[in-house]
Amino acid sequence: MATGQGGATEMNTAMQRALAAAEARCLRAGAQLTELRRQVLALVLEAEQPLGAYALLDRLKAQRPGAAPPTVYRALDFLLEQGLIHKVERLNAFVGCVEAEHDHGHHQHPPQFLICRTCGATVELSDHAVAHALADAARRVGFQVANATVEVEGLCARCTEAAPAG
Amino acid sequence: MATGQGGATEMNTAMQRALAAAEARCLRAGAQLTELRRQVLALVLEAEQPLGAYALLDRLKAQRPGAAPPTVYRALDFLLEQGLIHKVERLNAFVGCVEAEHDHGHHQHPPQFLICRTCGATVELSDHAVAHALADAARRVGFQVANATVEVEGLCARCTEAAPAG
DNA sequence: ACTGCTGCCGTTACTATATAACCTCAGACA
DNA sequence: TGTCTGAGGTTATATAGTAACGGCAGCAGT
Ligand SMILES: [Zn+2]
Ligand SMILES: [Zn+2]
Ligand SMILES: [Zn+2]
Ligand SMILES: [Zn+2]
Repeated sequence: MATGQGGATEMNTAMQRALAAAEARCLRAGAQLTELRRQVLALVLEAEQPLGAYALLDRLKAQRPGAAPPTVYRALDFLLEQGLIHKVERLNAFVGCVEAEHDHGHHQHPPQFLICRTCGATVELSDHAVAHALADAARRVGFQVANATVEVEGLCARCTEAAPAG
Repeated sequence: MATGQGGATEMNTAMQRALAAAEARCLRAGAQLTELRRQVLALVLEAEQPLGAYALLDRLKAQRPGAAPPTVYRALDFLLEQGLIHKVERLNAFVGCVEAEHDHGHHQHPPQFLICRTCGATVELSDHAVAHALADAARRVGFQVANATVEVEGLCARCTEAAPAG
């Protein structure tokens, strides 16, 4: 393991910082980051790839044997509302928001994802040019944008190198 | 009904043209637009909104009583491969491709959708500026784009007028 | 203390979406 | 004829998501 990523059990510093930031953010929003919600958030954050609700449920059961689908879906709904995680529609899976820690004061920014076909790695972008192009295109037909899903599938840099002669 | 849109039973000229174009397109691709596939395509095209697989299945059963989920999913897979329809990921639903008739020689162009929250109307765009912005953003991080999902939720022009004081 | 209210969550049951696996048949072709 | 392929019927199952009810802690008003 060359990545230095901590496993599920040991709580590394990055994770602790992220959870503390989430806590602070919820406090400001007048929302309660309960033990359950924190557990689900930690499971999402410690995964290196987007996880489906049932994958999260399986892992959650280690800590909370009685957990059922509504347990995890309710927690996910909360985390989505707080802007702490995103849903990747194409994968029916959830990832931590990379901007949640920075917290520029706004919930729910519109994310863009690059999803690698080969290794499954998913990277979150917030490209303004893309957002603007989209807003322009919508405005041209009189459409008011509330919320945009942008998910690109393809080959990440590492996998492109590994398989050059496509 | 002021739209002039034909119902499910009467086959209007626009539909006939679309089906003929699909036929031609499949012929060129060496693919068979069988009766089943044509029926499913017609069901998708005659709907004014994106339809889910099971909604299509229900309608298909009128013509094909034995139809089951694999029946419709296999037809949908074929139509997706031929670029005759698209899937709207956020709705788990399918729409006809507005460009299928023009047929610039390429299958599978990357679509962009504007989905109205209020009336459900879904419009397909093919905005080059958006596609380029996205390709640029991806290239900047060494990502090779294969396929992009762009789905914007919001208020269409008509619904914006109807509810001005949001 | 009693009451009523709210938010969180356990629990059961269910709906919706999608796929696996196996089989038959028809057409192409050696 | 044997065999291969693609289409699709059929059954069962996997995966994703929700509805509905009930308990219980915390808090406000009386
Ligand atoms: Zn984000
Ligand atoms: Zn990769
Ligand atoms: Zn299209
Ligand atoms: Zn509308």
